[in-house]
Amino acid sequence: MASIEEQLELIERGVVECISRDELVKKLKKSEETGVPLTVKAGFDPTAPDLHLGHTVLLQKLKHFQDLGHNVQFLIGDFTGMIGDPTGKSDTRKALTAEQVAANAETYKTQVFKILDPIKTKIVFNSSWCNKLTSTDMIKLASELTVARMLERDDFKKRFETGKPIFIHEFMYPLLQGYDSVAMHADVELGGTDQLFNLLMGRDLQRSRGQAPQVVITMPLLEGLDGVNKMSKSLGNYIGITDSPDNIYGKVLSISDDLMFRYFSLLSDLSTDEIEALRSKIADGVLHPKIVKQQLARELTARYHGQEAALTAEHNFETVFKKGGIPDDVPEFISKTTEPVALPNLLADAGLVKSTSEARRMIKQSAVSIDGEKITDGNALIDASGEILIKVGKRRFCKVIFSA
RNA sequence: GGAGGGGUUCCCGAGUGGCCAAAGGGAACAGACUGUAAAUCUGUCGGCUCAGCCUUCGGAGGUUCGAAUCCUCCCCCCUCCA
Repeated sequence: MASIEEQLELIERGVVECISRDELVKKLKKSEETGVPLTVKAGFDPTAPDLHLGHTVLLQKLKHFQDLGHNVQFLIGDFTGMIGDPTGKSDTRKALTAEQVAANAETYKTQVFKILDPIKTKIVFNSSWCNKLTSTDMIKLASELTVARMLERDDFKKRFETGKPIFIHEFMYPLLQGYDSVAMHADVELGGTDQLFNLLMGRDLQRSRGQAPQVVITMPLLEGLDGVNKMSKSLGNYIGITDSPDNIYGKVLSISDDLMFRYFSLLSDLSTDEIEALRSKIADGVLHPKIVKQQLARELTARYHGQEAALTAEHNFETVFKKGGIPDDVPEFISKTTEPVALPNLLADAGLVKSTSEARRMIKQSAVSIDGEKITDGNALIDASGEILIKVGKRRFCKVIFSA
């Protein structure tokens, strides 16, 4: 087993805050003495089982704990999911059926185990203890925190000050998340920096119930592709770990240079020193930023799809965008018409655009080409014979096959 | 319970009888420039059988030649007082 110092070094890598370090050291020592691994908790929303790179920042940290021999509990908040973590954006979420939760859990497993060790990971659901709470228990729980304390939470504070609604049940979310820690006897809980309040709630409740408070570790939030907002599915600024190699590669290459270094430090395996070396070489003009970004794109693509797929993705990328060629795998659309088709309709039918109106706009903006030839006539008729390659914009391709 | 304010196109937000498919900003998309970077410039941004037509401004009716704008009822939200 690794020494306390070695463990600390790995655990603290990349974290924003550790509350508190002393307690962590104590827990690690105790674990070493007793041979009982620490229970490490991290909670996930049951409604969005599509993991993206933002999640992996946290998952990598869980993996670190796993590698050190600790006991990682992957908590699926199927009960708290009914409340929805209050952000002011979303209202109460619909309750998921047991089947949906089970299905989402399965999806999680296949994705999470791309990073975590399946054998060392225990998946738990908070409905298994939350459902047992009686109304009396709930009131008891609610009595342990004050409204003033709740309003310390940034999100609540802001809404309260600006007169935005705060629903009573929203207070239940942090309360129950904290209660999860009590039920799980968590030694450590991991979360994004935006989770700080909820994570601390666990400490409060554990203390008031005579348990040693959990150590809270916050991880930085990964910015999405826009470089501003945090990566999230709903904002569409994410790189999913199940995205195709071409997509991962392409998305990484499209991020800004500033963001690239952020991704390097949060996602890549390179050490801080190595990253700094890259940064200074770019600053000195020795290295072109694109070369470095390609390295990042390869690393991240390879992590989820393997080295070979990463190289193919790179090849496709160069073909399509640098040489203006076409990718290897162009989607096909089979049309059975025999009559000549109006181009806008063809584009819409082939799914290249959402509507014929949009198609007309694209054509007008000279964004559409057939077999490499720009079409600017919105009323163009296409002969229904043979096959043609249609390109819309830079990255939308479709091979239309007329098979009448 | 009382008083006041509000619900507009993906988001924010202007618009109080025709010039409104609806200002402005954001997002997005396209074109130029590039390293599919950033920044910048230009354009588009409800739908269709697209120089014309159809459907949109919380919902349902009504007034009017004509309504997002006026009236009635309903639904929802916010604030203050109690």
